[in-house]
Amino acid sequence: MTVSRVLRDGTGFSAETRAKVMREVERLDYLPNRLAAAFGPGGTSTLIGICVPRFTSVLFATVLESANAAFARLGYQCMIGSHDQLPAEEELWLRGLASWRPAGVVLAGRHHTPGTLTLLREMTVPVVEIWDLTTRPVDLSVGFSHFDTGFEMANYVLSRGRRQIGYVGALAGRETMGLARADGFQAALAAGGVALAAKEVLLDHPGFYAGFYGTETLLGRAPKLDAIYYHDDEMAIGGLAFCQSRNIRVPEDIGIAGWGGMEAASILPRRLTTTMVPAARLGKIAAEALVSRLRGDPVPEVTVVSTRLVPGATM
Amino acid sequence: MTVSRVLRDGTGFSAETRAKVMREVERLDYLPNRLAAAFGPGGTSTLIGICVPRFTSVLFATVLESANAAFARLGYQCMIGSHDQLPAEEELWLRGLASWRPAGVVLAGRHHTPGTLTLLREMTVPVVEIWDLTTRPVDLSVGFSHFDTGFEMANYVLSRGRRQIGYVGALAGRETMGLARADGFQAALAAGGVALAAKEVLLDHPGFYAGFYGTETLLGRAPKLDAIYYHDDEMAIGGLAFCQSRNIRVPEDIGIAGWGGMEAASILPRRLTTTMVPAARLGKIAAEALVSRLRGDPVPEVTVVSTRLVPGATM
DNA sequence: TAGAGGTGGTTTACCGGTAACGTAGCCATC
DNA sequence: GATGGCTACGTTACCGGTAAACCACCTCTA
Repeated sequence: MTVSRVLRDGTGFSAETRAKVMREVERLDYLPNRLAAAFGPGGTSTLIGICVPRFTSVLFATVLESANAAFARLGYQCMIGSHDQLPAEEELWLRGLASWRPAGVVLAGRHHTPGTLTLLREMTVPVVEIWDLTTRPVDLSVGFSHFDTGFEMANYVLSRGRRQIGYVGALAGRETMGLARADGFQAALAAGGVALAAKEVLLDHPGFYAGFYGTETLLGRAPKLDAIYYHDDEMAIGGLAFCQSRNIRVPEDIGIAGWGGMEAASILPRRLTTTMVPAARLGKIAAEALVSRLRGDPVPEVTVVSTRLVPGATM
Repeated sequence: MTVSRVLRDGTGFSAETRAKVMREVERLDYLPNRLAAAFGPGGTSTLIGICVPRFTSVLFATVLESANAAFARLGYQCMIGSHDQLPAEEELWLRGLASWRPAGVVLAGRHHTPGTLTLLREMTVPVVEIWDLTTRPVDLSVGFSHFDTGFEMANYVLSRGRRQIGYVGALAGRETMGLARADGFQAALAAGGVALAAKEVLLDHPGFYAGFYGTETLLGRAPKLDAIYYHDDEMAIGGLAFCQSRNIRVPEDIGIAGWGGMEAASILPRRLTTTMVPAARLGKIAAEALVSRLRGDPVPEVTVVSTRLVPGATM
């Protein structure tokens, strides 16, 4: 018991005892057993579960990396999951996680199955929903409004004098955040008295390919477009590649706007017009919010991280 | 005890008892406690640790995603770590992992600190080293020879008639696998009687930026190059962007070759010459090898996954 | 000098799953 | 009918860390 106290809080023992304990810890090359510590009711776990749609999307990978790093720095370990935009997969993962009695959970997105919500309540641990904002979070929420980023971009597109505007997206599983951006985009157009001229949503993961072929399809159907908004930067770059392959001039013939602010966007011959998303900051803030809550410090229910529209040379 | 047997092996109880147990499991909404199961000596953990350099590299993210999916399908949960090419970080992470008494460990790379090696031995669990091959693995190894992929590319470059050949790489932390590729590349050139004309290695993470500016620096020093081999595809695409910005024709003026086979490489106006790396297959095989070993099935010590040089239009 | 209060450390119980072992009941064999 | 082997199930102990309770000893105060 004294050893336990020395190794944790730091009260109820003399300096001499502490030294004696430390000496033995050193001598025996003592490795703590986190299983035992977390075991039993009142067990103090340092396990955090993080579930995102995919690891292979740069933005999610960045969130994961920064959140994981922040948790590690604060003495927590992360168990991961990917649900590929399928809420049922998320529930399955959460059930597996719950059997490890974690200290907290981070979920990307705000659409969960009833089973997930029940389980989250029963686990009675802090939950941070990241990426998209929620007016009524399960517990904590860190993110921004995807609707608003789309809305803002539509206004920018209109301000550039474009009127024949198309959209190319990708829909894998029950993806909702890309849809929210598209909705926001369309809403702002409508507010400006402009209807979306054409829309192509591929049933696939977003990516370079999808952007390339989505653009081909869209322009096949609506050749007179003078602007295209994309699900994300990868798809926009795919679209740029298509335009280049057909000698369609960007931005003279057609304007292109992406979303996400990936590194590649800024080394293109023409810098891509896009919305910068502070993924690394978001992950860090989410981790720190969760740990603050675990420590009983006050935490705002909702934290907004700001995105920024970056005008490039493609729109 | 009977419940425990019903829920696990499936011997030593009647069908009637099984039904009774299942009924209660259902009624109580029983959630197993994996902490308790893993606790104590002879505890059966389903926890796997996976450590890679970074999550934000597409290839590592792909390995992580496929390995995690395979483990999940086989009933295991993954705890992650990233060491950013710093062996000391890997050791720190492993120490944290070890205190959770995992069932197995997956490490990217084969260079570890003495402390890491000692700890791996003491943990007495299966270890899979992935990505780079090892002649003498700690336990299991799944990967390919980075040296060989560089070697193969150099021969291809020579076969295209190039003789003024440069290399652009990036070196973050104690990265070794990119170095191995560069070594293999240089060795094949030497075997062909050609010396590497110029080399630029940035002390940074590989990426589009690094490729762009690395190319600028390299061509500033050695303007007469007729070919450049890159650390990876992202850097090669950065290099392509630089060439385009200076009206350097590819492949007429200069040939460009990357490594990794990222999706973007195949939608470029000219398809990038590169080495395809089966990252998803590698992750899946690594996970299955680890689980096979845990189940006591025979597993080859070393599994080679084959890469493939894909001639594109840039070299 | 009795009692209160504080400091430093020990003892005990507990968490939930499982290995090891015990045992009851049945059947086959000698 | 004694013995041994088998199946189906129950009992006990144990893992390592920690909360709670407890105790020994010291100091201070009324």
